[in-house]
Amino acid sequence: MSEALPKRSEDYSGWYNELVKRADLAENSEVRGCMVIKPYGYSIWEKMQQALDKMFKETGHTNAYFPLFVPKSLFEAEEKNAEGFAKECAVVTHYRLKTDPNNKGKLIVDPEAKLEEELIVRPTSEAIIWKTYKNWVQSYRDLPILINQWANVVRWEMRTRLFLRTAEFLWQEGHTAHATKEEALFETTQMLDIYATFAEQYMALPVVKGVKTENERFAGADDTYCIEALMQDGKALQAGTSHFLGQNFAHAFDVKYQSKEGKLEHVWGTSWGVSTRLMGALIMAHSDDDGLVLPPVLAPIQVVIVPIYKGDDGLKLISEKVQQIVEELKRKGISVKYDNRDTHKPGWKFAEYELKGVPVRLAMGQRDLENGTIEVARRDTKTKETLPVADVVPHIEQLLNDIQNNIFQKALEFRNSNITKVDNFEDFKKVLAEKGGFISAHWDGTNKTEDKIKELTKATIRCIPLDAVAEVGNCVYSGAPSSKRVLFAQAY
RNA sequence: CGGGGUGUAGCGUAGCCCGGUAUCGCGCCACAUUUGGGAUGUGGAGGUCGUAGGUUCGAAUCCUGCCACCCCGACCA
Repeated sequence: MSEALPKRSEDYSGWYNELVKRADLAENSEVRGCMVIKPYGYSIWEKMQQALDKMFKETGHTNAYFPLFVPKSLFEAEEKNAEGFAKECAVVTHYRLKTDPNNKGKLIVDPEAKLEEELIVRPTSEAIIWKTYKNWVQSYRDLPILINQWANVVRWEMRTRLFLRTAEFLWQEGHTAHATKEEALFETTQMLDIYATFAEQYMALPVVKGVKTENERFAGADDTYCIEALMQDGKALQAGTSHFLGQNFAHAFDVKYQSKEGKLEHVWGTSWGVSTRLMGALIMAHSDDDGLVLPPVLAPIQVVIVPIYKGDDGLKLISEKVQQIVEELKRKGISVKYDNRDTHKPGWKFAEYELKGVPVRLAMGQRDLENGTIEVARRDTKTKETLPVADVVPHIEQLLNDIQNNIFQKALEFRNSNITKVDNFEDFKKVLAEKGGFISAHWDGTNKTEDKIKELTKATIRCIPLDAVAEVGNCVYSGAPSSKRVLFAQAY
């Protein structure tokens, strides 16, 4: 705990990995590619869940739960979806173990217990859910179905990183079914807007809303909408997706309804999700070389109070004073921790709470008792001031708002200054190599060009921004005509 | 799956070339002194050296097999 973190400027990924572990957010587990989310990390995830869940419910969605396993025959029903995920599926083939006759005390898979049909551990739940929806839908009166589930999924990734890419991860997945294309499209963009609002207002993370190109589209969707964020090292991170599924799953699973006019129609679908990857985005967006910087609205502890004292009597006098402040903060709905442990010194605690990103730290010592003051330190700017005790609670209420706004503004300025317009391929390569960030450039609309650029630069089209303005131009690679700019970046 | 690397205490490591039962730091435990930016001292606990075999009087060290993990590619929310 005494060693400093690696510096972002020297070893960005080392900094990230160490920060996640040292701030007690998560650690690697005994299972390859799977993490243990520790209590402090999980409580941030819970705050995210609560905020999102509320937004989903306010827009008419309800939660349900579907099985972890998907029979292979269902999984393969929507061909593109199956093909897209096939390479990274965990598969259950047996249902029993037995003691190894040749190796005492060890277990082997019982060859007698082979499943008739393999079960896929869900990498996403469209298949099992649409199979279920088939039974739920007969009439237009049964629509829409607006369901979300909070679940874990498994994608057998080659290479994993805590929160950003793990073999098992937690997420929410919304799956909706509608009578008309218009309704489904509205749903798709509505959920995208919710994600963008959540990212900006809760995570203090500015995002670009856009549409994916065909290459980057969700397997089985007609269109994939996304929010894209920029990390401090200049790489982009896909922070959430909302898919317009068209009638693809309705066709695959034969989900039809009878309209008012008595006609049989296939239903229209959407699905949308965000995952524990958001934790990675949150960590990378704001934190510095001293540790985590958390936006106050998602911080499990918003205010920490550290006493500085000599002897038990000294602590008692400070504690009496502090207790009043604690009560007052709690009444205002501010989460506060009074760390009166005698096992660590104040300096140790200061460093510890900075590492953990607690937005506001109060310190009270003998000097303050005499002057009727208290020291207030903010994590985002690392500044300190001494205030009269009487003023501190209203000050903190304001301060938490200020911090939330400040880190958003800081991230926004960083993002905006790292969107570079580029009009030829030499500049494209140069900007990517020297500056990174988003590159706003014209593209001829073909997969071929996109693939070629990826091959040459590792950059992909993150999205076609929804607010892209019409502009006549030429593709940055092929020179073919183009009508608007798209955003390229190297991505996580 | 291709190419490279590493497994020694909770974590990070030295020792390996040249064989003699394991070094140092952090952390942990106890006591004392400390407490306005990661305290100090003294004492202490903790290791089948990844695993299975081989060579040897003797293996962390040499040889062989296996396993795991990490890095670089390919793949990816």
